[in-house]
Amino acid sequence: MPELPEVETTRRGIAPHVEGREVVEVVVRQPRLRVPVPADLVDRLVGARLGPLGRRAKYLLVPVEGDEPGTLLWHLGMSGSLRIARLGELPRKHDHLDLVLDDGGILRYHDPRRFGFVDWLAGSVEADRRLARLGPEPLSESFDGERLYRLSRGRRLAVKPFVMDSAVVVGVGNIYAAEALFLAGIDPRRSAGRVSLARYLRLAAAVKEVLAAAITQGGTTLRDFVGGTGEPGYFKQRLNVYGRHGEACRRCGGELRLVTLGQRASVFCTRCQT
DNA sequence: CCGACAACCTGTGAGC
DNA sequence: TGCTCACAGGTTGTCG
Repeated sequence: MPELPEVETTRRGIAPHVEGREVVEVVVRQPRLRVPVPADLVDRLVGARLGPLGRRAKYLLVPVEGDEPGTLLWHLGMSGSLRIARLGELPRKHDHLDLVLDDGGILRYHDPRRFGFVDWLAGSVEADRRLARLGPEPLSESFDGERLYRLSRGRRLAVKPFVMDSAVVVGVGNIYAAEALFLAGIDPRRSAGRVSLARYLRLAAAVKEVLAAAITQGGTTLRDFVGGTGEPGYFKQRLNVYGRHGEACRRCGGELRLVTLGQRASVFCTRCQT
């Protein structure tokens, strides 16, 4: 599910219910996530207060204040979601973790495929090896077409997996990579090293445009994604290519084609994307 | 260094 | 209706 817009939607949705609250109870129903839930997580959280929520790439950052401060590094994987439940609301299947808060709200983690995880960071967040190698945020000024051009020289990799590489730019997953390439008019199969600077300038602008628009729409709900307040995202209606193979291109009417690039399904228009 | 690929896990939808 | 198979929003590790 979650690419950057979905994680950001989640952050914004749960923040008002979480920030400044004290954790009064932690319920771990399934500790076996992608990374096992830390054995001491319950002890660390109960009685602690939560700080202002952050996000880096597709990671949600939850500061934990108190005697031994730290940060929860939370990743939603492919199928994870976080929402605010009310006290007494029964957990459903795959509701793996609850943080019960002092106002009766529950931060509840749901993740059928269990590709997501929660980990405890004691020291500086940026020192974590998972975050240390990440490229710039796509909506920041340090991400632009010139960076894409510079990093792509000599790369034979297809441009779509190239732009999905988190060392190049973070937060661009399979949906938004496909959408940005469509907006930029670039064939996703083209070698990254053979895309011109002019095209990369268009691609960077398209990445920023599509991510910003998706955040405005509350993300993309394909199956069961919900933001922090339990509502789905509405960007699916705006998708031009993702999941539409065999259907007509909204721009030229041609049939959208499906190929596999970097083990990921990739849909594009052979007429509009060259 | 680069790129291809498998692995992690469960649910769903297509096809038979 | 029921079975089997391929595939799904991400990331990491291994191998050549």
